[in-house]
This record gives sequence, C-alpha cells and structure tokens, in this order.
Amino acid sequence: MTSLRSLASDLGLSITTVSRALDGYADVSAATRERVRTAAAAVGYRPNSAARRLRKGSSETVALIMPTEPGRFYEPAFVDLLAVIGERLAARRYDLMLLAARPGAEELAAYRRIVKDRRADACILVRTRRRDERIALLQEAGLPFVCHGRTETQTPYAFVDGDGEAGFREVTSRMAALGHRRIAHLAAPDHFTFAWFRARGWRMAMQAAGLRDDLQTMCASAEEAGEQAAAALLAGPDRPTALICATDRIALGAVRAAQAAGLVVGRDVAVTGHDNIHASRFTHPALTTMELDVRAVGERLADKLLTLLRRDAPEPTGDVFPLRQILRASSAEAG
Amino acid sequence: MTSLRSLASDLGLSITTVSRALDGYADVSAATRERVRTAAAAVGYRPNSAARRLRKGSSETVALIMPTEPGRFYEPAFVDLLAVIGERLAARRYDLMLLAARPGAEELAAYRRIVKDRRADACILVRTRRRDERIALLQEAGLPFVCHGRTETQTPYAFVDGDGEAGFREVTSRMAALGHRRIAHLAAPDHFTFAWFRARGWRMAMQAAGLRDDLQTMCASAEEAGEQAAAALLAGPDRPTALICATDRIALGAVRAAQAAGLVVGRDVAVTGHDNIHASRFTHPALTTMELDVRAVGERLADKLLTLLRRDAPEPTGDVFPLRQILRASSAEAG
DNA sequence: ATATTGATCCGAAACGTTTTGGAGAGTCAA
DNA sequence: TTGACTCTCCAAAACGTTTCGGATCAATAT
Repeated sequence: MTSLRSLASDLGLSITTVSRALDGYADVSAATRERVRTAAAAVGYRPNSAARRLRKGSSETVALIMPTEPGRFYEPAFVDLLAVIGERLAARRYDLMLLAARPGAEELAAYRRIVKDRRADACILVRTRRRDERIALLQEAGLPFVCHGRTETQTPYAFVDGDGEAGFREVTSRMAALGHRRIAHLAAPDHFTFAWFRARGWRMAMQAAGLRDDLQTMCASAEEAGEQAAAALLAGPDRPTALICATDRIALGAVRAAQAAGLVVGRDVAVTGHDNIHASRFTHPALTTMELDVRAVGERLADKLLTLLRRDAPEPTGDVFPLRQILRASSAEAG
Repeated sequence: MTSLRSLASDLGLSITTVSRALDGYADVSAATRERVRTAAAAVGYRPNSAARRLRKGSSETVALIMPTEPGRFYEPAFVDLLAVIGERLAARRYDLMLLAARPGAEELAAYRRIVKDRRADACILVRTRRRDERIALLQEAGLPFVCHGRTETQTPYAFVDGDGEAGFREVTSRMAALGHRRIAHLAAPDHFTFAWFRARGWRMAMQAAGLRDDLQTMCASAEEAGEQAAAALLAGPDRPTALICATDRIALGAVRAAQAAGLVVGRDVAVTGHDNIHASRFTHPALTTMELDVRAVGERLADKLLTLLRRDAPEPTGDVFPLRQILRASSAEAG
C-alpha cells in the first residue's frame, strides 16, 4: 500500500510531480522522471484504483452481462472467450466484470444500472438477437460496446462474428454436390442472428443448386429439441437424406433420432453441425461440423473495445471471421 | 449521477445525516430516516462505488481467477457456476471480477497483485489441486477465499465440493453387484483433488468387493486421452468388463475405444463417467454418469464467501454435496 | 437553578489520486 | 534593465463518500 504521498516524500518531490512523472508528462524533466520511475518500480507502486476512478470519473472496467436463460445458458466456447478477453483487457489495466441476468426486463435493468452508475466504461454483448434492445439502450446512453454476433440495425456498431452464412452455404452445396437432393435445415430460433444467417446460407445454397428450400424446421439449440425436430422430419413424406443442423447440440439430437429411426448416419442420412464442440469428435459416427477461431475472435473483440475506449474514438466497425470446415464420418465425406 | 450532496440540499439536511439515514444508523430519527429513504428511492440514488471504496478501503469486489491451461480450460458447468455466483454476489452489491492466468507463476502473481493492491475483498478458487500454493498465499495474506473443490492442508479453509468418493464407491459397487470382476478406473491426473477422491472411491469399493484394485490408468480429462487409455486397457491381458471413468470426457473417449475394439458398449463392456455433460445423454449408447447440483453448489459458494466477508468472520467450513447417480445404457443397468 | 443525559443533527477531515493554475528560476532578445 | 519565454516544479482543489468529534436543544435528574 505505498501511496503517491510516501513515494513523493521519499524522493523529496511533490505528489504532483511524482504523479505526472509516472504518467509521462513533458512537464517533468527526463532526469526526475527516470528517478521517479525507478523508485516506483522498486517499491512496486501501483496507483490505488478506487482513488483513480473517483478522480477520473471512469471505472476502468468492462462489463459483460451473461444472458442466463431460465434453463441454462450455453454458448459453445464461452469460457475460452472469457479467458481471452480477460487476458487482453487486463494487459491494458481494464477489469472484466461479470454479471448475470435473465433476458428481458431484468437484463435491460442491469444495463441501465451500468449506464447510470457508470459502473463500467464499456460493455461486451453476447448472444445478440436480430432485434436487440440492448443496442439501442447503449447507443442512446453513449456507452461504448462491442457485440459478439450481429444484429439488425441501421446505425453502425462494433461487432465480431463468424461467417455462418458462408459456412452453411458451403456445407450445403457440398451435400448437393454429393448427390443429396432433399437437404433439410434444422434451424435455431431465428430471433438469434446467428440462426438467421445460417438458415440464409443453407437457403441460398439450395436455390443455387436448384433444390427446394422448404425443408426447414426450427428448434431450440439443445439435443432434445434437435432429436424431436429430426424425428419429425425423418418421419415425413419426403424423408431428407441430409440434415444441416444449426448447432452441434441440435446435430447430436438429430443423430440419435436418425438412429432411432433405424438409419445409419453417414450412409442413409448425413448430419452436420456447427461449433465443433468437444463431444462432436467422439460421437458415433463423428460429426461433420465447422469451427470458429475463438482466440482470434476474443482478441478482436477486446481490441475493438479498447480502440473504442480511446479518446479519438473512431466509427465502430464489424468483422466477420471465416469458419473452418471439419469433415467427419457423419456426412459420409470422410472417415 | 445524483450525489449525496444534491440529495442533502434537496432535503435541507446535511450530507452526514443523509448518509447515516441511508445506512440506518440509530443516530437519525425515524421520521427523517424515512424521508431520506423515500427521496433517495425517488431519484434512484445509488452511492458512487469508487468514492465508497476509496473511503472504506474495501473494493466490494470478489475475484475469480480462471486457470487457463496451455490448451484449454474446461470445467464442466463452469458458466452456470459463474452465473449463479454472479447473481448471488450482485444481490449483496458485490462485483464479480474475472481474471485469466496460466497456472503457475503467472497465476500466483495475479493473486499477489490482488492481495497487494486490494483489488478484491475475497477470492473464489476453482480447480483446486491437492497441493495448492494459492491456499497458503491467501491464508498468509489474510484474504478471505472459498474453494470449489478440496485441497490437502492442515489449516481449516472454506470449500464446497461434490462427494466424488461416495459417488465412485457407489457406481463401482453397483458394477460389482452386476457381476463385473475386472473393473478398471480411468483416473484424471491425481494432483487434482477431485481425481484423487474419485480414484479412492473406486479403490475402496473394489476392496470391499474383494476385487483387485490395480486396474487403474491415469490420463488427462479429455476425449483423446480417454480413448488412448481405454484402448490400452482393453488390449491388455485381463480385459476389464467395466470402465469407471473419472469424467464424462474420458468416458466418451473410452466408448470410442471400446467400439474400435469391436466391443458393444453396455453389453461387452460397461462405461461410466462423471459430470453429466450435455452430450452424455446423446451418445450411442447414452452414458451412465453422475451429477452435481450446480446451482446449489454455486449458491453455497457465494453464501460462504459472504459470511466470511462479514466482520464477525467465523471459522471457515467445508461442505460436501452428494452426487446424483444417472443410470443409462452404457452400463447395461437401464435404458 | 444547574448539571446530566439522550436524541438529532452537522462540520470537517480523510481516503489517494489527477489536474488546474500558477510560481520560481533561468535564458534570450531588445 | 526589462520583458517574454521556457523549463521544472508545486500547492490546492476536486472527485463523493464515511466517520469522528462535537453542537444544539429539550427533557430529566440533582
């Protein structure tokens, strides 16, 4: 707990000078600056964050509010994302504050509190929806933020997202090229932007291949939901020969439904997912899927936020990352 | 940004009185206390946290440092745990600060920084190891903390853990009761306390059943590692008929190894895990496993921490939660 | 009548930092 | 000699809260 005061008296300087020396003002001679800095380093001085925040009026904190669903919140590589973002922010002396709130009123209230009390200098939004009230709230409040995922809005905003549309276009046209004709899409709820883009990619590929694009069912991104949805599709009149699932969790359910229907996945029916969750490599058969570089995404998110936090804040921009396709046995393209 | 000052002048009172009224001191009459409180509620006054922290010398923050492995950090229901803890702490106006650090020197340095700079009033430790330097560091520093998981130490400390020993004793003796004689244990690295307890539970059940307890292999808690370890065991001279895996991820690998060896899981060989990860219900066959009540654990962790943070801090205590056994087809007991 | 007590209230200091608005000393030019 | 300018440095205010040590006044005790 060495304070600026004790440092100053040790050095025979004023508090002002020590403070400014450490902050690198031109105000203080190079000699004393060096002297102050070595002394500060020697005693391991680090400014008291509460005092600094009080004085500067900023919190040096970035908030991330997890939308916790009534059941469970599941985001594929969320923990890795948190770790990367946390590291990156810590390097610039920003704290990462984690909050949890149920989507809806409680969630918005949490954001409003952050704005009103200046609890954070910026926010990270995850699980963005096509219509996302959070965006407008933060834009009006003028609080910098960056989204993991896109939303539908006119005003520019900062985001990082995976290119689900291209990814699903690619996997779908691969299936078409393999000779599949009835290729169904098991979509996640389309108020989530990611689900909308993936469905769009599938549809575009179907149209490009001249195939009917009405074999689509929507279900929650969970194994049970995927199982039910797939069972219904497979029991229908025109049984699909390929199931393009919005997420790996849906795909795991679909695999089970197919097996329950007596089909051999990878031979009678192809199944593909998205996320490359750990289990996807170890199901039987292993799941064809696609993957985002979480580290790259996390770093980009943090970097974007940090630039927004500078004084000369530029226009926010969005980045879309390509997906890496992973071919496995469930789609009969590889072993 | 209503301050105590504006509130005071609005009410024609001093800052002192308003502050004390809000804090409920007996110092101020019931009438004015009520008057102040309604006024504060009306304008939505909330004390500036930086000022409060500066003055009180506490940070009103709880830190959680994720040990990020060189590869990836994986903790079964970590996100849910975070959400529950975050909610619970927020109700008492504590912030949850999330940091990431690689285990070892970097991690310890992070804890030291928290201690030295008083960045947090308390810590939550996850992934505790049998020999855990973090414990001693925090105990010496006198910083309150609570562990998710146990460690080996003489001094009392606060923890919440699942009763892995009982859980594994139970599943192992169930296997023995079903007639299995060569029951192997695929253990996680035994510097993790959880792995050590699970191995112990298995061993005790084996001895109680009069079976040889040397069929044990250690491997990382990942599918690949489990697959290799299981493959080796199954290729050995005395092929085990049951594989008790320390984690579901290991079990998923074991299932695959068994299938690769031409065995039918659930008939030729039983496989069980721990965690009840999402995928475990949707593998083929579904995985027998066991589960901890994450919400209960998270709430208990937070509550323990909050009591430690009171002035009259009592002796820290530890709680062990029972595991719920989940019988599925992989162990040929059900479904 | 005076001292004592209790109930309310308040002024001012303190927490540790950043920043404003100079002060003092030296240099240079006129 | 004076004025202007530069280079260093610093005193003091401010951020918004909590808390210490009274102050005021009425009621009660002596």
